Amino acid sequence: MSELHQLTELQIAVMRVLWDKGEATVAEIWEALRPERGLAQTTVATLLSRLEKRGVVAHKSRARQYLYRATVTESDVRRVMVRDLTERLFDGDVAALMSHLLTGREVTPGDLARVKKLVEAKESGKEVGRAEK
Amino acid sequence: MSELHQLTELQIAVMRVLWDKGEATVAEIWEALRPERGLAQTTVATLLSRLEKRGVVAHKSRARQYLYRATVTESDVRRVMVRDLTERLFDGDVAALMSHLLTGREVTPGDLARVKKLVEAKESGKEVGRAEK
DNA sequence: CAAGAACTACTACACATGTAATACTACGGT
DNA sequence: ACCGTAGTATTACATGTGTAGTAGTTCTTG
Repeated sequence: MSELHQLTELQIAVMRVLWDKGEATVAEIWEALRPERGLAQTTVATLLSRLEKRGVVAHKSRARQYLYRATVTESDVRRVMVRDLTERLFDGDVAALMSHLLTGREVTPGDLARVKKLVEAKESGKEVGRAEK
Repeated sequence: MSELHQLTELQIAVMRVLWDKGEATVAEIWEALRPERGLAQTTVATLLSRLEKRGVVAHKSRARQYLYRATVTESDVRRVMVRDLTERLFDGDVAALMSHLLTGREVTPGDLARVKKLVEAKESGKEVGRAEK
């Protein structure tokens, strides 16, 4: 569980479509990405082909189309990539990363309330929080 | 502040040496990286040369040696890369990232206490926390 | 039927990164 | 002076990623 879960920005964007839809064709992914990127459809196709070669996605044929699905979960990708970033930039110290986040400017009072609740839940050993995909 | 702050694992490792020492020669960086990697010195030199071309580091000559220093701060690199990761994998939602961190297994009671304190300090508008580099 | 659209397969280019050898020069030690 | 070491400059290769055109085939529409 290493190379399969380290993805670039564009790769994540593609996986996002697959995670959200469950499965999709090249055209559907292309359509979904189009508003924010003007990629050629063949660019998307190539990317998927390579991701499949790597084992990150898989396809089944439906008529003339390939129906792609993710073989790695969003949850696992998140886990690995956050862990890697923490390792590289925070010496593996999760608390340091959180401290960093809390000293940033994008944290709202609502965010703080949410985090506080999660901390308390974690402290008490209760299982509270967002469902993991 | 975009391309200058997006660094790969090896690049970060090199920058780590510069951030910690303030400035260093190729040989010093090579020496520092050697225990965990068996890179050729020329590999390190090339990497630095490229990073300099990009503007991430700069050098001054001292005798026959180049003395390199970072032109980007660890703090800014952290900021940008954490932001990018949050953007890509958590739809920009910092609280979601923190939630993710809190539901991981590597969070210790000490970590939780620390975070809780930080949250409270942030809520009260007080400036508490780790000094930023 | 013919033309166009849809779709995959194949190919190619540019760039970045990791890796490292070679060439060249300067310095230090014998 | 000579040789070995140190350090930079240059060069090169492999791999991965982003990007996209072309070729070939199949299906749809007029």
